[in-house]
Amino acid sequence: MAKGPGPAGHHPSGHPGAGGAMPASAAQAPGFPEGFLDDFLPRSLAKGHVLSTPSHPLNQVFIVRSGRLKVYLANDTREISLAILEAGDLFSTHTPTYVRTLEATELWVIDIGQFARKLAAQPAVSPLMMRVLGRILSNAIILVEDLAFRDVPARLARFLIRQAEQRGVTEAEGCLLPLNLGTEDIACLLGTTRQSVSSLINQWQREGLLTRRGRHSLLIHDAQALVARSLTSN
Amino acid sequence: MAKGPGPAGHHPSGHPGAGGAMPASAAQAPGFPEGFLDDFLPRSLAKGHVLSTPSHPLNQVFIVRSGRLKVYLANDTREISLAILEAGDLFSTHTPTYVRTLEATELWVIDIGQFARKLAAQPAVSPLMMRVLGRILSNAIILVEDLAFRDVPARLARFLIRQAEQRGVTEAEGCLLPLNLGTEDIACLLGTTRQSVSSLINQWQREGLLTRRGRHSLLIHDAQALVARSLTSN
DNA sequence: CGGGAATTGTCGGCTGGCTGACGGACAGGG
DNA sequence: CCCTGTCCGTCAGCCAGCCGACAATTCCCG
Repeated sequence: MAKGPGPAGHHPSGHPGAGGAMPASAAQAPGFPEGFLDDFLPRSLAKGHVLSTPSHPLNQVFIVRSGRLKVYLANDTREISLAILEAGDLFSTHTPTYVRTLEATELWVIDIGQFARKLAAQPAVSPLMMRVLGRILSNAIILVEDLAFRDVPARLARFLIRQAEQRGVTEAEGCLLPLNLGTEDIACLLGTTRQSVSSLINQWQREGLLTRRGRHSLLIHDAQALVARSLTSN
Repeated sequence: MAKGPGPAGHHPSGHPGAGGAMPASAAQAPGFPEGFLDDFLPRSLAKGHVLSTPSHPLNQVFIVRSGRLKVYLANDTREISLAILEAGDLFSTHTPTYVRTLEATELWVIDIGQFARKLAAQPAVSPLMMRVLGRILSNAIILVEDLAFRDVPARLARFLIRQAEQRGVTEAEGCLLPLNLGTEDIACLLGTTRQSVSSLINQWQREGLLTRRGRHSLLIHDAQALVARSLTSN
């Protein structure tokens, strides 16, 4: 799930993002030939804008210029996030998912047919696309694995460990990790409920594995123990 | 999960329902330019051969010439199938999955790097690959949806409906559908247990929705009712 | 045919985690 | 400073479905 080991993980503003899900590391344009973005249309969206639904897909490919979007599935009563896209990530809306902005967002958009044509004209881009798609796929597969094999504590533990690896800041008393997500958001990413996440975190806090630091960050004391819990086969 | 309907584009408007699994429908070679298969090595495998594991991936792309393979995730105690590949399907082993033959199987195999080179040389193939990958991805996403939102009866009902659409043979008393899978295999595909599948099928049989016809096929009487059950949100 | 071996049917017990409900904590804005 | 909205913590109740165990059936192959 982690950030692709890919080429120069450069993050525009050291932005903590969330899911660390399916980044394409396209940033301003790296990886794309000069002028590849020319035919893309810039588009600005307000926070909370839903730009694609399973029943109403717009056949487009877009690259995130700034802001954050959530890719998710939804029920009448529940949501589950597949990924959170950040600046530089690329996504195609022709999958049966919802896509919604989490904050004001700017995109480069292009029609999917046109994109295919560009791709055919510039074969050099194909391998990149394959890699991107492959990464997204791996991510989805990992999610399946989580849902099928791991219980909620294991999923949460694994999530925290990964976050720590990606954006954790080592401190005296442990690893400070700035989540910019609420309890409910985390629950969505893990396919569980607010309540379960909440009680687990507090239980672990009582056991001394970690401490709440302000509203949106955690201080991890015992990563070992977390790893142990992430292995609970079921 | 099975054979995709056809090569032609599709993705009408993203209902999850219709799509098949991850087949590439390449059959003998349709969709590939003349001579594209030249550099592929033919390979014959016995039943039960595991040709790729998450920890030991072989970086290859293969096309199924004959036989069947199962793409799956596994635990110490359980398996869940992502798809079953048949003749004409294409797959890349660089995803973190297991791949095992279900019966004697013949493949065309090629190294992944070489495949990429061929792809760059023959841009016409790229769109096809994209479609294939996209289909696989859609499939994985549908699986996530199933696991997260649908209960076991709904999953089974949906599975049967899809099978009926794809290989059902209309008969006097209903739709005869030849599964070439055992109860346990079906359970794997749905991410549940043998027992649950077994008792559901028998319950539905008692209710007159369907009848067992020999070991490996079912006769569906009331597809309507199945559809109804497949909608049980949870 | 006949005897393992595999596959299937059924049942009761147990439990993870979802649901709903409610009170406390914090933040903003008037 | 209070009022109001949003978020977080916690608890009791409940149920889908997994697990283990066993019997019944069917298959396979000499």
